[in-house]
Amino acid sequence: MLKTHSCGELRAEHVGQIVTLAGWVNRTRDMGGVIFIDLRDRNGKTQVVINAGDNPQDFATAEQVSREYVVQVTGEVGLRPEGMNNAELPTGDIEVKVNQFVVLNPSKTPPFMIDRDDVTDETLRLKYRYLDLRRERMQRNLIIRHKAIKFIRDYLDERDFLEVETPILFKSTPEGARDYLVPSRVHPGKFYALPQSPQQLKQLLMVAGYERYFQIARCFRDEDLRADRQPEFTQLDMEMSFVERDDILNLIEELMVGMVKHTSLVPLAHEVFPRLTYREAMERFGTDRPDIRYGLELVDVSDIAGASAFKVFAENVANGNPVKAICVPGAGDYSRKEVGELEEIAKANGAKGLASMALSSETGEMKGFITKFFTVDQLIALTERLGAKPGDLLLFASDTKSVVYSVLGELRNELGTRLGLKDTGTLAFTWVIDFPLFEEGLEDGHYAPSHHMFTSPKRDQIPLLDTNPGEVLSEQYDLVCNGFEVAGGSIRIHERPLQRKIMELIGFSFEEAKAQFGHMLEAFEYGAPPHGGIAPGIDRLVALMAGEPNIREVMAFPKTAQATDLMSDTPSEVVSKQLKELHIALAMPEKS
RNA sequence: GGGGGCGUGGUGCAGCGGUUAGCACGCCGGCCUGUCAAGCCGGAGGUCGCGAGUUCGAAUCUCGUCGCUCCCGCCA
Repeated sequence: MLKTHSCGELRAEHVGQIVTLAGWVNRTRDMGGVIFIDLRDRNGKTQVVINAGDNPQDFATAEQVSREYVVQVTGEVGLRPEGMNNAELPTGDIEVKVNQFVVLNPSKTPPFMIDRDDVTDETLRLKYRYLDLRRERMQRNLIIRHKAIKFIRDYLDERDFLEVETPILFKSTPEGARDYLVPSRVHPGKFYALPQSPQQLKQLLMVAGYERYFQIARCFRDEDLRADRQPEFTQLDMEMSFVERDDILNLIEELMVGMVKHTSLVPLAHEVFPRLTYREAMERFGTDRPDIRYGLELVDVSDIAGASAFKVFAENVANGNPVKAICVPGAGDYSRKEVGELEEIAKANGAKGLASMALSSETGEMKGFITKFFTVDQLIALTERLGAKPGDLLLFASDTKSVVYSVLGELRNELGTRLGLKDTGTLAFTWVIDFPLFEEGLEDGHYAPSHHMFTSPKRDQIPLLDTNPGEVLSEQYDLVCNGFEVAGGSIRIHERPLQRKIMELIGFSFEEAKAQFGHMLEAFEYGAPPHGGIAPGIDRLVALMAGEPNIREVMAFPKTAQATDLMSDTPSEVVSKQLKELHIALAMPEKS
């Protein structure tokens, strides 16, 4: 080794020892006759001192180095003089008095400063990612990521889970997201697909009798990016046999609590995760991924509003639709412009308009043009139902259920941000259970699975498949944290007849099913155990635990929003020989 | 595919029809033996992303284009 200690570990107890350190020059402070260098490696920073009088030769060398030079120093660990300690550094009580100074490798001046977190231009950070990764923030994030994954592996290993690798080259299925395809050289015109997740394979491992499987699995989806979506990402993919829903939920909940306590910079809001049904989540929060860090909940006022003289409300309620409202504390003095902005959000989510009432902060009197359609008793009932106080703003949505949910859900989200109600210092997990088996409405005259076609209906709901399939609830569950979906899973169908019935309902012909899932269906005929699983998204969880707004910050080499890598210029063209070997001809889009 | 934001010395920003295009940090040179975002003195460094247009005059206005980013669509 070229070093005896790391740059983060020397303390007062090491005083007197001769040590060798190696690392990067973080900063130099040349005082004329004495030079201080902060030497940095992954573990921290240590101050080294070189004195012109004691060591003229090395002093001359040290005068020449600058930021990011790689150097090796040997010397005695000494206590810093009285009053010269640096309380900011763990190594701040000591320094290394150099008597040998070696430049292992010089460095160009980097395009940005490593020890300051001031670069905002993503182009630069990603082009010089290897320099960006030297910075404390990125090192901290990747360490959190490592710790989280290590915790997961240990936790599941202790519980008799087996980590099994599954193929990256596998079969394309037109379901779900767009696949990344890999052409086959050996089989002209045929393609592999990179897995969107190891979904099928983990179920086959259950058929194979492994009972408890997990994998830190890379997944690929060729869809447009978001702050929480990259084309390749990592899931904790896991599956268990002979379990019911709550077995999975309890296991994962304990895992999450342990992992957050062990690794997270941001603490848990609560150690018992609330379990909301899908219906409850929609009715209270207007979304299936509720952020429960703050209130502003949706309140049903259909009975009061429906009895009012306001035609829009009354007619809508008469048609069996709801009127719901949220009470926005302290927003009663919002300007016409601010309320107008909220109305724009409502319209963007399908509303025809946005009705509101403001409670005067002095008198508590109700203002707003719709108030005149309400009796005094109705207004009192409204304020009581909504818990409204003087100075509050009431926002109403009246439309179909799904429009009401999305309008108020989005307004709640926006106002939560505007009013600063989203506590960034806490992680608020919640389960969402009892999802509908099928998506609302028919697609080409058939039902569409809301999760995937192997998701089991709730046992007691199976008879409903014959009479009212749209109402059937499933064994699907999601884990949500601070409004982000961080895991999704289900108990699967393991019996052939039930699987066939679901396929019929979603309009899958026997032939289609056989071509796409023949191996699955056949496997299920050889004694498939009852099983289920879940797949937490590692990138999102680590980003939340690191307090980062974007999953790029917890990935070593992420891609841009255009799915490119600026460091290596990927994707790039290939030579025609490669295309020829793969039997591929290009059909480029026309430039207009 | 659509919409919003951003693009000015190496970095972060200011300037938003007429300025010698400004500030901080960094960089280069000098001074300095206890600094730790060292300090002091001096200096270099800019085709204002690119292209076209409007104008007597464009970093500034318009259009196009490229890059980064956020959102909708898409995506479990």
